[in-house]
Amino acid sequence: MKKSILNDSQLAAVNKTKGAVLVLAGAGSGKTRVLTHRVAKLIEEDVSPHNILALTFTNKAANEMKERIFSLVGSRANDIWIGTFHSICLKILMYNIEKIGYKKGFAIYDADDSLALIKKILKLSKYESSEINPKTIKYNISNAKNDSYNYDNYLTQFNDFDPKEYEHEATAYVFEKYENELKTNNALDFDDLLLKTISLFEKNKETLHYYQNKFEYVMVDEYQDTNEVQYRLIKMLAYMHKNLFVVGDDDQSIYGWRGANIENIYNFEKDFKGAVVYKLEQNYRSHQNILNLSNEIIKKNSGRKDKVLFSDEKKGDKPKLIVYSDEYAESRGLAKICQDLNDDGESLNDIAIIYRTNAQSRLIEQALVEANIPAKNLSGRSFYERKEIKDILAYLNILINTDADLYLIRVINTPKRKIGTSSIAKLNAYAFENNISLYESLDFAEDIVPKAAAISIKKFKTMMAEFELKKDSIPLNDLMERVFVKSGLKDMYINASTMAEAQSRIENVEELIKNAAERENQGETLEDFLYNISLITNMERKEVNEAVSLMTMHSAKGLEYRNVLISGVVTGILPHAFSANTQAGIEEERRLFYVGITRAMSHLYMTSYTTRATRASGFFEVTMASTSNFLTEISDDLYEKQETVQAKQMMNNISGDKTSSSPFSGFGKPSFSSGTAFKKAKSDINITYEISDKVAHPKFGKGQVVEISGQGDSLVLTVDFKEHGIKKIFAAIAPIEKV
DNA sequence: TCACTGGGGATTTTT
DNA sequence: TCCCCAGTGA
Repeated sequence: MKKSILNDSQLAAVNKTKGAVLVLAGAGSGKTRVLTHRVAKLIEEDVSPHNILALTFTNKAANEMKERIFSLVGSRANDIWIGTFHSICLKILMYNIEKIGYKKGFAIYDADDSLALIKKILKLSKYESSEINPKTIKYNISNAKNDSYNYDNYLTQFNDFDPKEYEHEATAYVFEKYENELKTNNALDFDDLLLKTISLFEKNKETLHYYQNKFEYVMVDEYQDTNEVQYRLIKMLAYMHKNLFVVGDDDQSIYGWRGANIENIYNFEKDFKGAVVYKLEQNYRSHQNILNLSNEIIKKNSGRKDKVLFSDEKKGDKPKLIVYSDEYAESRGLAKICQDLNDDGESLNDIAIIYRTNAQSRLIEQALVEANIPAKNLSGRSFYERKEIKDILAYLNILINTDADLYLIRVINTPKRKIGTSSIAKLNAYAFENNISLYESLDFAEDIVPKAAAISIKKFKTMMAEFELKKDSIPLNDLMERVFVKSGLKDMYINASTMAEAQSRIENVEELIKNAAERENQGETLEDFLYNISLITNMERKEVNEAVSLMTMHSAKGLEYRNVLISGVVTGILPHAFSANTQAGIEEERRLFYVGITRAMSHLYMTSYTTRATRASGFFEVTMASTSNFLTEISDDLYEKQETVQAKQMMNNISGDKTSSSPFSGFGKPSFSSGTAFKKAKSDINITYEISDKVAHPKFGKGQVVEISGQGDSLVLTVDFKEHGIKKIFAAIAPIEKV
């Protein structure tokens, strides 16, 4: 091992190849470097690549590790099992699923599929009309699974005075049906990939021993993010050889909401006897000014393993906080910063804009488009979640697995074939009674559904049979092209939408087909292809042009950029309001912020705003917003604060004129709500406010503004709500910039 | 029984 | 913006 490229702590960790090792690696301290060099070291010591397993959380991390190991040891890297927990489990299940009572060709239901299934079950249940949100149920079920609960003992986790009793009762009900349905569909959901692997190991010791024996060296990246199930899996796999090497940073634990148990990293030394711990605190990514800020922020968290990052790079700009008047101004501001950085010689590829929630990306993308700055969204709706992709994949999945009813339900009337919901319901009932799959029930359509539908079904079935016949005899891309055209999907996209939309949908499908052709050349069958893409969230597209990267903070983890712009550093978003009611929640949000900040190598910008327009009851509600308390609670010497002219004006200007009754331009409907209020409009330096005299209030309904008076830095509107009489409502005003 | 339309409502983070 | 639902017309 070349000593020069590793520091002493890194080298010590790399050289400790036997036994249990925990590397506590601060952000940017060369965690991936340690992992990859350790693999290289093992291979140098003649460990067979077949005996090495490396587990990561994201595909991105897995790919990066593969590449970096490849560059160290060449093609031997190809034989190492490197992948996400989910993909490694999938690989194991592909060979072994029959041992636990599933058929080969099992389906994998993704998050959307699971939700669809849950909705279907809810609809048929007594909870149908209740206020139960399917997403909540899905979340509950997934959490239960990740905590190793099943539908039988689900309710035992709550005490007698469970405030959410009804919700949990509904969850338990749906949970059971959901699991049964998955089983009869010969399908697994994402959580099952891990759980079924564990039950495979529990029920089949031979298989377990095979893998325990195979994986002499087990490595886990981002150990702080492991949940109960993953922890059990790691323990099982490393049991025989006991060479377990985990890398993590408790300060970057951001998946608590998915069941990640930060205790796993704290308990490592107890769990694995003789464990050795190495700390990496030297940061090679950011300069000291960025680290000072991140250190101060994370220090506010309790119970952490103390680490203080330091850097040899002392020079560098102080992080900047820029406050705008609202989100619109903010997104334009972000575009301008990108432009300025680019003018200063920074490549757009070296700029990342990161945010807390995906929803924030829309405005930003818009602003970038307007400013002519190319951007790529690294999170967002992924390629494989697009409607057109899911449609064609559903057709293909049926060719592999006719038991997976969900796929059939998706495509049987897409495009429209006059097979409506009631016909499908009848088929469903018939299938259920006769204990056959929905697909098999199609053969009996004549007896079950009206004639017109029966004829369509027969046609559909004939078409599918044709595809099936062709499946093994023509190339994959030809098969897909055929399915795309003959099913009518292509025509549907062409006809049902605008030109631009049609083009984009068709391009996406063509891209998928191209990708399939490449994969077939590498020896993948249709089945392999469907499995391999089922866990990928975004297709690697070769980006030719420079572009700014957009992503959530969660997906930013593990990445680094010279210039990082963190948007929406506003209380309510960061920390997110959903997580703000518990200490643990707030601390996780703080870690998230910490992750964001520590992505930056040389320039860090944080942006916030003073008013926020959100939607409530169909109307825009404008509320006051303030810079995240994560920043305001620490010394402001650590960053440079700038307020834009507009934000200042917003704070200083108060007068208002009732000049118009038209809806506020650019904002759709007039707006506001209790305790808050209002919006905007206008141009130029001389700000005049244009305020609608018709407003709508979430509680009081529609009303007429009868009087406006200035008061302090706000307005008071006197509004006549017909049903509730006259009310005085506080309103804050946010001017916008000249467009 | 099916398709289409318009209005209303909703959006944390990921494999 | 996109998704879901109720209502309507064929």
